[in-house]
Amino acid sequence: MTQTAARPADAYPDLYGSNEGGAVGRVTLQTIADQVGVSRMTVSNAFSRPDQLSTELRERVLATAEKLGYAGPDPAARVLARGTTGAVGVLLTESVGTAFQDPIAAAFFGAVAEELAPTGLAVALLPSVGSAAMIPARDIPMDGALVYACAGDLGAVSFLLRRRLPLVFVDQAPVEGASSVLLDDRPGARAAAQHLLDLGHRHVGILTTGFGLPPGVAPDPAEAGTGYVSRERVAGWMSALGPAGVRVTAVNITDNSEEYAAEGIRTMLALPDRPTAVLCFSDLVAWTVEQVAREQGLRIPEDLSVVGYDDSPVARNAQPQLTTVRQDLAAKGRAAATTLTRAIARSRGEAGAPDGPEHVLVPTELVVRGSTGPAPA
Amino acid sequence: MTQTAARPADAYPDLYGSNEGGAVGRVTLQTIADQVGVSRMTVSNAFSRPDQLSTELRERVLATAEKLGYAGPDPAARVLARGTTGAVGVLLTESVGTAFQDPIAAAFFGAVAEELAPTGLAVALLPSVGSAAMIPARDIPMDGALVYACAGDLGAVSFLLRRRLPLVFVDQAPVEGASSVLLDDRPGARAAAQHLLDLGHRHVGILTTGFGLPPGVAPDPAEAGTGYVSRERVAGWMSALGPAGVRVTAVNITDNSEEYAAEGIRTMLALPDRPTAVLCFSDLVAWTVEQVAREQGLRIPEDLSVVGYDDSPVARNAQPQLTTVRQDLAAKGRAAATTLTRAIARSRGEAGAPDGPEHVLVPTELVVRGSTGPAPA
DNA sequence: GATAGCTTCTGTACCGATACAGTAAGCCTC
DNA sequence: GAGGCTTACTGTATCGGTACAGAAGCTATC
Repeated sequence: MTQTAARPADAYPDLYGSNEGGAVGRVTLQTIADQVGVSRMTVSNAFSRPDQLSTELRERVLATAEKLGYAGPDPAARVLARGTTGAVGVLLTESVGTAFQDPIAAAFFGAVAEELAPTGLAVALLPSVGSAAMIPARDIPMDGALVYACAGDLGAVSFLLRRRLPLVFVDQAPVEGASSVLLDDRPGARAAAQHLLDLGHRHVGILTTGFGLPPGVAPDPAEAGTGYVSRERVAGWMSALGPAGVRVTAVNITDNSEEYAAEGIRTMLALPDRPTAVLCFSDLVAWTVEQVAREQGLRIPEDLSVVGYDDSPVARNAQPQLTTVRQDLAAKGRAAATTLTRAIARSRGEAGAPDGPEHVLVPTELVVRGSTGPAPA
Repeated sequence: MTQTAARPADAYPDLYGSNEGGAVGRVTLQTIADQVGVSRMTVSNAFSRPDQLSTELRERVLATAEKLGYAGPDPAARVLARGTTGAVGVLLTESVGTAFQDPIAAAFFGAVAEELAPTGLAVALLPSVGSAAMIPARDIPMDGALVYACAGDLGAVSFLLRRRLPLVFVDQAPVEGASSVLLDDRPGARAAAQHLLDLGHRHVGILTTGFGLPPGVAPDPAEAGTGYVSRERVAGWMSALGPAGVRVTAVNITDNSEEYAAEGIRTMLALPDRPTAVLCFSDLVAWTVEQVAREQGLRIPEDLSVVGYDDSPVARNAQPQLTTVRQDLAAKGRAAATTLTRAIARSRGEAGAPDGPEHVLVPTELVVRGSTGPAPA
């Protein structure tokens, strides 16, 4: 077989047993069973179910395995026979590289992996693309997957669905029957907007992604934007601003990036009658607003109040520090991990598993810092 | 079998074929083969080697598969039969959570995944621990692995070695026979130290991890610290400072964290005769030095020059911006990814693959900003 | 001293695919 | 119209394990 023929049997020569047993070719359970003089099943048990044989025999088996340079049951074969893989996938729309630049996403993945580690589950990052021959969402063995903010990326998601894998949707509306972990964005966003109202602001700017609206038009939360998250945040803001009857100027930005944010805030500040406060989709956007405003000679918060979102590290590095809505990333990660393991348990019909999809809301909280102040007179 | 018995066949009811074919139980290649009236092999080819059968038949097969709600060849079985998994592992010593808090590590993983995506390879994060029943390094199917700064974590590494997996060591000395991707730390560190010498500093502080030395003792690069990286950096610094005959005060910090860095710099500044410049293990440490120095009423760089390492985002957020040694994380990630794919190709004996382990050095470069200045008179 | 209940090991029957060689038919080519 | 290529499909032999139901021997129990 080509796949084994050329495997260089002598890499790392001194780091595994020296193969004194003289085993040629591939060492399998059977090789060891023959050497020790027991059945293959016993060798399997020696590795995977130690309580099924005497310690004495187990040690003889393990010693022989060591001598033959046998690393333990072949993971691929084990996965097939057991029907369980020990890995869960994480699907990302954005290129994985971009996702990791975002401290929010990175911290979330970290928390997920952290929570999963004790269970022995590894996390596989699934690029949503791939070659024709290899589509990770379709071809990687896994026990379940997290679908993370995959706006409209139905290709990869539908592979996961067809495989009937237990799925948890994070920061994104779940498909029917699947679990979800969502940020409870509305109350946080609402509190942020209320905070501005309390400070006397009567004209509020909104700088967000996912709404293709011309400047000056207040976004309608009912109207489907591309992003679930931005929709929720807008809904929260508007739930305070709308009833208050204040003026709202929304500017859509193409992407949650410094560049587009700068473009957006420039547009907004160039309006004949500009808002006195801006609610931003993210801390990154808010941070950019501070930069641009300063360039234009505006003082923050005296001339312009700015509110971010996420309470990411930049919120505290900003000058002045950002008023923002905190999301507890560790909690979100933990929730995602446990919801997924529970969904997996459910798919196996294990006792104690939930009997339907679960939906977790992770709380958000307004954090007031120096970037917001009373409306100018 | 327990593992299939309880799988709820009716999750996501409307998202895959409605199973009108009336197939009961598990749908496999054979099920479809029987329906269509062809051999199982033909169905396999329809999915995996489209050029092996007529388009007409292929479409009939695919349509039947769709109708039966068949998602495609079972990944686990495919992995076993093909001998290739489509995933590579990344082994981390630190808890995965901590690793992701570090923007350097996060950016590196991102770059790796990015580079790997077009090849269809997924990246599996392997926690170094796990339960007894499940040790990722031993039990997850993969084609190769990256070992990332796993100081002394021989447990998990030795599992990878025993499996004879193609391995690439990153930011860490490789084992014999394995490839490596290392930062070319010495020239960068040397340039940083030389920069301080050029500015007239005659007493330089070193704040790093991995050296258990009392304050005031210059670290000996030959002496093994725990961390390969800190050793290299110290070696680079000393290669300039040593010959210059200037005074060096080293303070060891327990961990690359704000807390320990603060403790370290306080110790250093409390010395009767304190250094006029500090070389730091990382930008995070340097950033902390700036904070603490400011608290103590020292001006930077007038009273104290500070040099960071990595050129991470904090270097530019710092006040003043940090003079630092830049490492090209994207390049490091790309190098790690391609070195690994080449090592995998080599293990398969593919044409064009290298015939031995490869060792890549990623260049570093001094970036001078505002945190360094002439030595005080 | 027969029954029951461990502990320890074994035999059989899968798990669900792919590789490779082979066969049969169709199409040229000279 | 025989030999040689293609194209399209099939049969057989794995890939390397695990689950589960025995079976054999040994110790308690009453």
